Amino acid sequence: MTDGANTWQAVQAEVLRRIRSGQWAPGGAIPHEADLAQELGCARTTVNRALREVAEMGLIERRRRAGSRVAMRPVRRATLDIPVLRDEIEARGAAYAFTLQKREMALPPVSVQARLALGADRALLHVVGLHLADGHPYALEDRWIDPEAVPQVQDADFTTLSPNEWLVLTIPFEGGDIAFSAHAATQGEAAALRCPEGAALFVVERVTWRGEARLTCVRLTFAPGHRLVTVI
Amino acid sequence: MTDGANTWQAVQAEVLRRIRSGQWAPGGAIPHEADLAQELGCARTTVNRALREVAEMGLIERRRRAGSRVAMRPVRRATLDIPVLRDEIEARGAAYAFTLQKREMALPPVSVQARLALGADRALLHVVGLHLADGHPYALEDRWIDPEAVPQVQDADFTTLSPNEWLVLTIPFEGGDIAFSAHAATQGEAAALRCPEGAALFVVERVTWRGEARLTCVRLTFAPGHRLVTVI
DNA sequence: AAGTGGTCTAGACCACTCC
DNA sequence: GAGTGGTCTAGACCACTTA
Repeated sequence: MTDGANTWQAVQAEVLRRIRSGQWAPGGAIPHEADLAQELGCARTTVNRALREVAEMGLIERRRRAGSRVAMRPVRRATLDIPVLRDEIEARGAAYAFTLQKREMALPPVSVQARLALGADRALLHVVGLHLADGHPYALEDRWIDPEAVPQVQDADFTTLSPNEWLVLTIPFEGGDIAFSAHAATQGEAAALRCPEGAALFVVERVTWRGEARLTCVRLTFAPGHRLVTVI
Repeated sequence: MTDGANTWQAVQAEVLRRIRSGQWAPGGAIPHEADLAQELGCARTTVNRALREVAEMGLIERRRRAGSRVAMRPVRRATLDIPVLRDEIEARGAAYAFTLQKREMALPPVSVQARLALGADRALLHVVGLHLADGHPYALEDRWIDPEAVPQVQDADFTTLSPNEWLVLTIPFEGGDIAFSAHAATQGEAAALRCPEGAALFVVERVTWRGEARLTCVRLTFAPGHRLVTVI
């Protein structure tokens, strides 16, 4: 039994079935790759391919010499797609626009200094602008860019191309971290997003770095009602 | 040149370097696997392994017969770990506790009916409880469970083990979707979380299904200041 | 119809860990 | 030191898609 087609998907499905059914209990060891390969009638490479993804899902833990075990505390792992705001808005069938509100060199506040790990005396480029969907405020972008780390930014004109979009095109695919939170609208945010002061707003904060260098940090404050959705 | 060690990581690093440097421009085609393998001095399998992950990152698009191209609009893809609340709280070094506030069969509101795709006349199990960290309110859990889809729930006693935790142990690793948003505290939420009415709260809503059957939906409302963080 | 990526195999060696 | 997962190889066939 159990020898479904010898594809790695079939092996993976069988592995998931055994975990779900409790046949392989949380915290328990599972057979070695070689044994599984023989049992399921496929090459060890195929078993390896199947188990690798299960491990990436967080369902099993693998260690050399020690073998693989079902995770004691399985973690749900969701993948979030974070598109450029223009794409996100146009995907909803709305017309996109961006209005620049500020573009100046300035000393960042302490919170930004900390997030970028910079000294207190470094002036950064501060850009603030509003993303609009069909003319309605969609998100407020408040960004700090280190011109030493991103020298091209001196020539960037953000009046039509938002920094959000410009950066994706200019410095693609660097590392970073993201934080999601809720935040009561300040007076300025309320004015920009045309919502009551104190309204509950969804906030995305991101720091982008290349190697050790922090390039930019941004705070996106979305208009009320925004939802970030994904499928597990 | 370029022939770093013939590991898939080296191949992938080289591929990423070429994308970043613009040598392979967005929207442009990249060499075929076989050509790359020859150029970099490794087996095609190794190139395939490297490119597969780059495709999963969303940086390139691969199609049979058509070859691979650098994505025109690279999407940032973040993976979020969504632990059980007990683990999340204990990982912060705080003492975890759960208090059950409600457990009753009831007709769900329209919004829940819609999310679970159920008729208006189906009574569901409604469970409300508070997760505490060192005695302070951490998150309010408001959950609806379909007893027909999860019959074991009839025997579950949620006074000490939260439904959050019970469900992970009982029906592990099913599919679902998640939504994140911000929400102004209602009177009841404010009382439970000990915050001002109208405070900006971070909300996670989740629907869990198995195959076609919707099992449960939950709304987790976090105390003010909560942040969900991840690394890209 | 043909070319590309997707996958499987059998064998091999290596890196890491635990005993 | 020995056993496990991690990876590479060379070759092969298949599935899909586009020309």
